[in-house]
Amino acid sequence: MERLRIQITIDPALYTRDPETTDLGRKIVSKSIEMIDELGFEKFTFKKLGLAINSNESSIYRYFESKHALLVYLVSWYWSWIEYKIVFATTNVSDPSIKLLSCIDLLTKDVIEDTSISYVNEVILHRIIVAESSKAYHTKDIDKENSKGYYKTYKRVVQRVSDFVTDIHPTYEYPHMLISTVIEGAHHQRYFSKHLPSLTNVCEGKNNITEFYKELVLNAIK
Amino acid sequence: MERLRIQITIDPALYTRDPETTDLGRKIVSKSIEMIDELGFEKFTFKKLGLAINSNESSIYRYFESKHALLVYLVSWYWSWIEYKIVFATTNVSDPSIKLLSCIDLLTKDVIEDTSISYVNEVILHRIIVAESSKAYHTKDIDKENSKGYYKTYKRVVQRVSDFVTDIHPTYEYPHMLISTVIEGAHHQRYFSKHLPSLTNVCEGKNNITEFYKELVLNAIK
DNA sequence: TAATCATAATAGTATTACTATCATATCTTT
DNA sequence: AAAGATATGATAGTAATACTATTATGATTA
Repeated sequence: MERLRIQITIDPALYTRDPETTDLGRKIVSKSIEMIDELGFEKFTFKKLGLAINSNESSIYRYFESKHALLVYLVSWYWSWIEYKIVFATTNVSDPSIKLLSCIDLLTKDVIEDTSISYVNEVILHRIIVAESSKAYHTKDIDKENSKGYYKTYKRVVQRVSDFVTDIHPTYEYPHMLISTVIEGAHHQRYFSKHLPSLTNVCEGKNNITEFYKELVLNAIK
Repeated sequence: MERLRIQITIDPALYTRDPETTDLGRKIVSKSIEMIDELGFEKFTFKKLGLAINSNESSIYRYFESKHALLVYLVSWYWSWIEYKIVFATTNVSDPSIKLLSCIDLLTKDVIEDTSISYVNEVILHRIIVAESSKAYHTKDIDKENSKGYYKTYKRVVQRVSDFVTDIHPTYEYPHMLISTVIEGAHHQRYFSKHLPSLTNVCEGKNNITEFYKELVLNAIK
């Protein structure tokens, strides 16, 4: 798709040392994505990661204070990337309905191509988001972490898309609920379609999830 | 509400020894609900639970093979309870729209009263479902566990409610998606309203979540 | 009365999620 | 070129976790 060099900027609150600036840092991010996908978040450890990149557990702790912090970083990276795509897809488009439908596309479609040239594989990262991201904010420390800005990017994405809903239907009462329902719903449906298919209605080869949520949103606000 | 003695039956696959049949077993279930709510699932351990009920870690392992197994048990218990309430609310009702709306009510409303006389506090259990239940099925072992029937009750609830959708609109393509979106969505909205309110549109004292999902479903299938 | 059963007590293991210390290699500044 | 700062690596150590195994004890049942 885009051939521009994407610059994803991550809030310093989300790391101890910026992993983007060093070779080791980039390896940590890159390999952790692979390993969380393979092992699942619970069985993933910094020790295993250190082994896999020929580095040391203690060195990884200099970048992220815990594996939870690393997960939050990855989730935030994902939302920054989505935000970039949303901005890219909606600038210079005047019709808010088209803008909204583009966003739903970006928020619900499967990621099947690693588009950026960076050390982050977005296809795998998307699988992590689907399978593990809810663990990032289902913590007892949510309020403390939220006040530190850990979930800012996610909230900003919801805000942006909700704004298009409001553009279309200024008096609609639940724009944020609608969009966060679509986002979380799409992740669940993607997960269910693979593991608990009786909770979905996904057909082989069809973009059912995207179709379903587009229809749902249009009916909700028309 | 109902004054009947509810008999919630749990599939033997979900425990090692049936906790309902002994004093210790019931204490394990009852106290674990309190403790998971207080500590969060991650910080909850069988050792702490043993201490709290004046029993022994090893004794708890005779009932549940792991704390994950216990969580799956609690989630299943919740869905059996919801299923009971759904059956209760929809028998002898002929209008499928009324049946569906009753179900959405049960699936999305906050639980504020401990109705049963049993050792399970449904108010607290509901909070656990909202905050922790997604951890039950976001595991690398999901497929193995699913084939053992761990998620049967949840799937059955979705099936039941989807059937009412189909009764109303026989050609609607996504009944299961719609219902699982409502269920998971309601839990998310409930959680967000407390911890990430900018992702929702919840007003003080109003049943916004239920209203939102009722409207959403009716618009989707009308 | 013997057998069995549930529970408790204790010990032990591998792993986890860190923290702390120190050595070393490299890069920067003067 | 020397001195200082910085990044990384290696090693050790700790408290807690998530169990398993063994044995003892007291209660129930045959």
